[in-house]
Amino acid sequence: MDLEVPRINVAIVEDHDIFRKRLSELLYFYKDLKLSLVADSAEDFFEKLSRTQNDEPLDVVLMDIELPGINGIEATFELKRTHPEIDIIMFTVFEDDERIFDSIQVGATGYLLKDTPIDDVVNAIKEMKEGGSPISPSIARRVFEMMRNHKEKAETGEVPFDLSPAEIKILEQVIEGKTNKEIAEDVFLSPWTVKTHIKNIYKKMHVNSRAAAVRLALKRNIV
Amino acid sequence: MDLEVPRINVAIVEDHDIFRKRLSELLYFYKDLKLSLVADSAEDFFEKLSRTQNDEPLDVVLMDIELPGINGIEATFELKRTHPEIDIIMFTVFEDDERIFDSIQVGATGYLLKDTPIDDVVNAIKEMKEGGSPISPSIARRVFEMMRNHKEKAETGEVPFDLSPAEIKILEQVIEGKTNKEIAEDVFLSPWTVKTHIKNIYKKMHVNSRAAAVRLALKRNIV
DNA sequence: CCATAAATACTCCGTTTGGGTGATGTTTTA
DNA sequence: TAAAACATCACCCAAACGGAGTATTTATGG
Repeated sequence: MDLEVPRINVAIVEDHDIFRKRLSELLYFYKDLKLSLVADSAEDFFEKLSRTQNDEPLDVVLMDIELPGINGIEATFELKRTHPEIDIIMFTVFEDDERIFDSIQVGATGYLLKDTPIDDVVNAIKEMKEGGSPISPSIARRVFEMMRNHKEKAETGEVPFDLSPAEIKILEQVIEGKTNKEIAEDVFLSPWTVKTHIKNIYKKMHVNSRAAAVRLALKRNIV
Repeated sequence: MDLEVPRINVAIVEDHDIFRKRLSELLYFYKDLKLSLVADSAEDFFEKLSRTQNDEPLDVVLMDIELPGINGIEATFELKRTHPEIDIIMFTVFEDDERIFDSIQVGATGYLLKDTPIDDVVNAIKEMKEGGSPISPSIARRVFEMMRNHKEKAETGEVPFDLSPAEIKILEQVIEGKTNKEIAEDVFLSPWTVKTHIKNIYKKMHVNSRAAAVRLALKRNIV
């Protein structure tokens, strides 16, 4: 046993079976890492986390964004709330501004694209433990732009998901269980407009159903 | 001005236009009542309540159960949370056990059927102010039966809405935004069964859409 | 002044939902 | 033991929803 170099405890949350398997296999080659938790969904992750919390604590989580049920951004929010000491790297194919922005907002401290070479992934994990914030170059570019453009928003963080006032008003009614038609009548708009708004709301919140939107909105006090 | 007999401040929450109008007109004939708030929905009620809270405080609310958006039971829950001193009479056509039970659970202290003669309604309001619990006779009968049959449940109030374990499991997945098919795959049941469960859940919760179910479930910690 | 965002309205299309109805077997419990 | 819940599966139908477009108007700000 090598006592002077403690291994870094790593978790993978990834729903794609083959990808998860290959990534796990690869990480096993790196002797200063210990892959101590592998999950295929956020629920699975939290379940396993609660069962293994007596063991050595987790250091870093590689979190996929697109997950069934609870997505990676939500899961990150939840994990940071309950275990702020664990570092989270979003590990994903997405490089759109909203997902990056949201990830940072909810507390991820790294953002790697999935095509990152495995050596770089491992280095990122080590940097993370040293207090760094490993980010893929193309992502870093976007982050800098966001810091320039959305500085106020990033600082205040007042309006989650950047919903416009009209969208918020409509979202509130969605939360109340109303149909598009009912909402339309209430706000004196055509049902199609309401639909358009809702579609835009979904885009911003990264959900695709009313139920998911309601849950997210209630979880992050948008009401 | 008659100082020795202060008038009782009454509110009506009722979405049916004509019914609300007629009821308002009738109550105006009773000089010891003051109809100080009339609303056609829960949202309208809370909005008006917050604007008039400087005036004389409300004493009694006549609350319809079937309301657009937030239903009367939910509204009662909310009102009792924020204004526990206000007495609420459920004023409705429903006399099914679940609604009665739910109404009592959320804090209503009266339950009148809508065909109650106006004189009796007014008496009920006065009794309410005296600390009574005016209940229509046919409702009272049911309440007694419930006290006999559901005593434990009524006392512990552990499981809101009396959802069965299977139903709770499915509801949790609805909250996560999954479709019936996805839920079916997860719990190894046919989509038809999932649908049946969800329909039963709706019946018990008195909602008719996923969004409404999610909102209610999150509001009353079923998760 | 022009780019951009927001709000508005509409179409097409396939999927999902929700309501109604019905059936069968098991478990609980009154 | 008989009635009541629970769980399971199935089908029909209409309404609602969600995704992907297109397009006009109006602010707003750089």
